[in-house]
Amino acid sequence: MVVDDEPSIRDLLSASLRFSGFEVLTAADGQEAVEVAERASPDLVVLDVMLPDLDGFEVAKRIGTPVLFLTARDATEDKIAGLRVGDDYVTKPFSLEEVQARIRAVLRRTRGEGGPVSRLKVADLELDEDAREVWRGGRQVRLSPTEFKLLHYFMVNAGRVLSKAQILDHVWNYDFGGDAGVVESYVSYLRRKVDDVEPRLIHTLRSVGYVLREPPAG
Amino acid sequence: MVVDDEPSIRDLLSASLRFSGFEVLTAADGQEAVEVAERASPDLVVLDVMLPDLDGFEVAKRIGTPVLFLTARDATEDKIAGLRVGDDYVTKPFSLEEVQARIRAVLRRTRGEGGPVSRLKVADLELDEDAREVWRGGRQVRLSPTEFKLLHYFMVNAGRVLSKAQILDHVWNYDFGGDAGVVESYVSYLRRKVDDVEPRLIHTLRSVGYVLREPPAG
DNA sequence: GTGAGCCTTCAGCAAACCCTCAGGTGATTT
DNA sequence: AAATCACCTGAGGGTTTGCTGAAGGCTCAC
Repeated sequence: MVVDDEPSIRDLLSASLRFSGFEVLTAADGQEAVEVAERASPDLVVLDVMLPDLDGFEVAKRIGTPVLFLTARDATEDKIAGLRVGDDYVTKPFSLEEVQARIRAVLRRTRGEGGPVSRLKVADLELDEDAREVWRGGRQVRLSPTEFKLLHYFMVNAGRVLSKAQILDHVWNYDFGGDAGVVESYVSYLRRKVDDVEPRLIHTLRSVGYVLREPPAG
Repeated sequence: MVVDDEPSIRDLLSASLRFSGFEVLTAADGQEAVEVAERASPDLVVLDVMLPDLDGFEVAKRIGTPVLFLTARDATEDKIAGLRVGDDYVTKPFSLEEVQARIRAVLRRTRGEGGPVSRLKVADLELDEDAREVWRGGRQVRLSPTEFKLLHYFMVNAGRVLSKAQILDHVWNYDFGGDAGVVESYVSYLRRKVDDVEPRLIHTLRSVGYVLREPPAG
C-alpha cells in the first residue's frame, strides 16, 4: 500500500510497483490509510511521514504491518531513530531503484529468509544487495552509491535494452533536472571498475541505449 | 487514439495505423482527447506533448491509459524524465516504422506477456525486436539503427513486394527530403551484412521494388 | 576549517552513421 | 549493336553520438 497526499508521488510509486509485479493499493491520508489497511491487510506500507491529518508514525502504530517511511531529507534524525525493528525509511526526493530495493529488503527480513535471494549474478559479475558488495571474477570492487544503484538496475534487467531516459527515471531522483549526460559518465565509471575484462558485459546500442548481457556465442 | 493538433500528422498516423489493423480514434486538442478517452477507453494513446490547450503530460495524467508521447527533438530532455513507467516517447520528425515499433512494445509491456511475440523469422534469418538482435544462420549480425528499421520493415512484410517510395515512406522520417537513392544504398548494406549466403532472401524486381522471401524450392 | 569522496557538467576527441555521388554492371529497348 | 535505363556499390564528407578526462561544487567526516 502506498500512502502519500501528493497525487504525483502516489502515481509514480504505484505505477512503478505495479509494473514490477506488486499488487498496489493507495491512500491519500492517514485516516484512509488505517481503514484500507484494516480491510486489506497489505504486506507492507510505503508511508509518507508528513500527512495532512495524522502523523505517519501514528498511522504506523495503528496498523500492524511493516512500514517503509518517506521523509524529507532534513527531517529530524531522532524521530527516525525511533523506528520499529524491521521498518526502514528513504528520504525525498528518492529514486525508484532505491525505494524498490528497500521494499524488497524489508519484505525479505519480514517474511522468513525463504524470500527472494539478495544475490544477483551475470557471468562472473556478482552483486549482493544486503552487503552492498560487488565482485567481478572473484575480485571485490568498491562502488559509490550511484554506481551501485546503476549496476543494480542493469543486473535486475540483464538482457533487456535500457534507454538513457529509462535509466534516468529509475536510478536518479525523480526531481533530477539535468540531462542524460550523467548516465554516460556513470556507465563510463562502471566500465572502468567492473567491466575492464573479457567478456565485456555492458554494451552500447547507439542511439538506443545500453544492455548488460553476456555476449552470445555466435 | 491519436492526439495531435496538426492535421497532417494526425492523418499520417491514423491512416498508417488503420492500415496495420488498428482501430483508430483521433483528437485535435487536450480537451477533446480527455473526452474521447473517457467515452471509448482506448488501449493506448499517441499523444503530442505540445497541444494548443493542455500540456500533453496533463492529458496523460487525466486518462488512465498507456501513452506514447510525440516530442520535438531538441526541447524537453528533462521533461521526458517525468515519464510514467510503461510509457514511451518518440521524437519528431519520426518514421512510421518507429512509431509502430514503439506502439507494439508498449502494448506488449502493458497487456501481460502473452502478447504477440517480438521475434520475426524468415528462413534462417531471425530478428528480435526487444533485444534488437539479428541472426543469420546462427551468426549474430550488428546493424545500425536505419539498417535495423529497414530489415524489420522487410520482415514484417515478408513475401510482399515493396516499392522504394513505400520503403521511404515507412522507414525514413516523414520530413526526409532526399531521393530514393538512399534505399538502394541501405539495401546494399543489408545484403552485405545479412544476405551474403544462400539462399538469397532480398530480391530486386527491376523498376518495381524489392521483396524479402525464401525462393521457392523448385 | 580542511580534505576526501562524490556528483554533475563540459569540451575535445573518436567512432559510427547517414546521405550523396559517380562509375560500373547488366538488363531492356531501340 | 548501340543506346538507355535501373540498379549496385565503393568512396567521401558532413553530422551525430558516445566516451572520457578534467574541473567545479557539494556534502560529510574528521
